[in-house]
Amino acid sequence: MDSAVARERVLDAAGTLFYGRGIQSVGMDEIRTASGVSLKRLYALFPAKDQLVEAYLERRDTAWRGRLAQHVEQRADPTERILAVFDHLHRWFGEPGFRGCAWINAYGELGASSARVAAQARAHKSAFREYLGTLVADAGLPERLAGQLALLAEGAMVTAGIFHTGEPALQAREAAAELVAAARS
Amino acid sequence: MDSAVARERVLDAAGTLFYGRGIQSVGMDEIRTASGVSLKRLYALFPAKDQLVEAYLERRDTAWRGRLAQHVEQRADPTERILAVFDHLHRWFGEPGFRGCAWINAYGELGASSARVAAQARAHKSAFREYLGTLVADAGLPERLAGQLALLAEGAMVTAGIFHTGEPALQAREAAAELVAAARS
DNA sequence: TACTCTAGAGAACGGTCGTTCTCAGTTCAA
DNA sequence: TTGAACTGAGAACGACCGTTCTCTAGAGTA
Repeated sequence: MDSAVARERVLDAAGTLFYGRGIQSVGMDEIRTASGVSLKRLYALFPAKDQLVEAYLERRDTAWRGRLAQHVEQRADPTERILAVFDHLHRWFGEPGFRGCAWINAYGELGASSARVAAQARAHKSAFREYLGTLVADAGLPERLAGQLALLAEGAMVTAGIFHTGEPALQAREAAAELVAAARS
Repeated sequence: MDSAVARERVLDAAGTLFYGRGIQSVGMDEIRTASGVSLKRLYALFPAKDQLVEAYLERRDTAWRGRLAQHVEQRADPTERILAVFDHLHRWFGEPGFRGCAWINAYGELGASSARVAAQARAHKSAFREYLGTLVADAGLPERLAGQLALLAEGAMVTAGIFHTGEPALQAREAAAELVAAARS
């Protein structure tokens, strides 16, 4: 098996397991079983669990933000693009296996003990906030709106994760529309 | 030492440690050392770690919501009472040792493996949401506003926890005021 | 075929942690 | 004073987990 393929399989397995059950609850042995990559090779690719966790969060970050951008780009109208963020959240919340935001969960679990995990959570949230900033700017709306929208989105992720329902996305979308309208007047 | 006193000391120590470092990262031995209560007695009071975790979250729930209500009750005007929730968050975020919402963190860490923890997170968040509902109703505002305010508050907690700053509370307060104004017109 | 190298399976190691047990000291009733 | 019951300190136990090691089988090569 190619080394790149093995790496991919490990990251796939680790991604599913870490996200679904939490990081500390998943052992390296289980990742080996799920990925079909031997322990020896696994440790050749990722010399320690920390590094696998880091790679997991990194890869998920680009995938998550990529999917979001892809969804938003289907809309042309600047205001609709802002609201499309919440539509995307709604779709995400409804996916099978949805269990909240991976970075919020990882931060809650390891933020206090791992500076790397904490930094990655901050980086991911900053990037998301930054992205909202560009959407808001493109719509000619005041910058401070982006922070407010980010709070709505974060709140929706947390609430949807805990209650296993997509409704928070709809509430957040509605609130976002009202804030946009208020900012415009 | 009285049994009630020992219980109190254990819960104090466990509260500080669990909240500050996460639940799985804190061993029973450390709680014994921090509380000064022997392991034997600790296990007589809480036959398993799960039960101590449960008691920790339960006690924190009543304390947290009690403090919130106490702060809100200092205001008479119904609209100001709603905004006082966010003032309270701001004060809380600035406290030393603040590390986000204990239930969001616990859910991220154990929500997938412990049905009890998941249920307690839901109960706490439901109670908070319910409380916002009464404030909104007292102000003669539409019920759906409560859900939106809850999302802002949750988002502020998450963001403040990850970035160690109180600013999200101010942003959320501002957004809340705008949503209240929008709902009234 | 015989040799070498690689890689996988899983046993083994060392440490941690939840939980229980031992033992010595203390209290207190008779 | 004696003995029974309790208590605390911490050792011990058993399970788990991250990481390393061993052993064996197979592939490639001369």
